[in-house]
Amino acid sequence: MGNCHQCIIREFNTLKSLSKEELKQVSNHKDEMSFKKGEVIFKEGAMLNGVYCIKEGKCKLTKLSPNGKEQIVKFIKHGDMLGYRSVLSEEPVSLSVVALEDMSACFIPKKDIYDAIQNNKNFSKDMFKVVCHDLKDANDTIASMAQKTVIERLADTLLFLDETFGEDEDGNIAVKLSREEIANVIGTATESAIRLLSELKKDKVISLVGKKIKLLNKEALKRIGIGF
Amino acid sequence: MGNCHQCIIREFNTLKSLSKEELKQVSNHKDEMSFKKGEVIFKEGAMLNGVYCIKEGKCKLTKLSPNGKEQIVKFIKHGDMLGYRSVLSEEPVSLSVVALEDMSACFIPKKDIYDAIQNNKNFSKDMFKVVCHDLKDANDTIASMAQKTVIERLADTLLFLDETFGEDEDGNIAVKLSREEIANVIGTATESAIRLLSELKKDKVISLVGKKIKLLNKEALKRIGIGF
DNA sequence: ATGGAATTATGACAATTATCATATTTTTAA
DNA sequence: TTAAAAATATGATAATTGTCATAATTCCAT
Repeated sequence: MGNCHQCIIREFNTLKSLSKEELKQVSNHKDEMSFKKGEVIFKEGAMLNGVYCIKEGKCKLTKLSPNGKEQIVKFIKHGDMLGYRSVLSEEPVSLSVVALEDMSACFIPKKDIYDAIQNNKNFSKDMFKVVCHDLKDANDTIASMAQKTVIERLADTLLFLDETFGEDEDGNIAVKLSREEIANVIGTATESAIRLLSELKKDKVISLVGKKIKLLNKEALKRIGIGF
Repeated sequence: MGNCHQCIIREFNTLKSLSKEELKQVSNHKDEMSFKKGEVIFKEGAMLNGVYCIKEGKCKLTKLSPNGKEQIVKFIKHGDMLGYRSVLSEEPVSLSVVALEDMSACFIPKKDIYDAIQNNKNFSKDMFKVVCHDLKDANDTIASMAQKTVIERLADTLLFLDETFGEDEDGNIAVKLSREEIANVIGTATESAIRLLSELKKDKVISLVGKKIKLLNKEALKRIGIGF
């Protein structure tokens, strides 16, 4: 079984503020697991007994609306933690999580998290920062949903995905999403997302080859995102 | 100067988990202040040196979009704390706050908050719960903004306002908002909000007298909110 | 490799929502 | 009290976005 202290993602992670001793505890208790692309990691309403520390792979956090449509609220990638809101608030999870690619993760029992929060001032501070940062992001998203048009949100989303996941060797955004998933991020109909992506392609702002999207003119996307 | 231990709003507040000793500290350091209706309590980008504990009055938390429109992200009322996201994350505030009525509040220096988080396990837990709850609410709002129509969001918002602020002796929602402010909650044009409110009035689902809104048929509003 | 399923693409049209214009009512300040 | 300003109301119209239909393409399991 792997050792947290040597874990490749350790320095990107909230766990970085844990002491050697604390990491040893976590190492002993953690459970390594993997998920296949498309697999449901957990569902809205489930109770969690710990958090997932993502070593590899990406996943989407979604909320199902009463009418059956899914809204993608957030993406999680290697180095991120998953499930901490539920664990910290001792409530059921409010979002479902689905793997976008094959994933590997460590499951850390909540007791280790609670202990670390109590005993390690810096870890506690970092956890507050993580949740607060999520909250700020969520507030920004609300304003964007409320006030921007679909093409503006699409432009913002493309820039966000490029920034968040980086680019592959050919310069394509390094995450593969269906048009439907893109639509579910920006909150629009799948056909609308497809149509607007086609227009951006026609205007040579992006290139589209299957699910591969390359940003050809980021400045133009930024302008579109703020409404010009 | 007032005493936190006797404060009328204490039992509704996150501060309820503080010990007598801790409350004494807070009492000694806190600063009582009041704000007039319409007054700006703080602005997006400001640094805060503490949190506000609201004793009386209501305020709106807004985000200004690049195109100059304001989005109301949250309401705060007596018993709530204000500014904790900024203080906990040690970042500038990301929302502006404006008093909706005359307000009174206590300003608590951030050092007292940090001390209490470090020394009082229950207070720390409660603070995590407060932020996590805000995050859950914000995620729900994102999904609602993305997937519901304007009339659905209006119905939801009316029920939310009624639930959150209660009703006056005549059964009106106990907060006075302009049509523009209601539009800025649901994320639509002022004229659209006015028009849809008028229709709800015509259908006898609500009554409108100036800024006084009374919910005549909450069941109907609930149905509208879920799309029927 | 290939047939069937899923996804992507696009047109036509409908519904929703925003914008502009203008009238009416309410609020505010001198 | 009253005139001016602000807020509310409503119609006409335009712009945006969603829905349905259908075609083309891509993906995937056998």
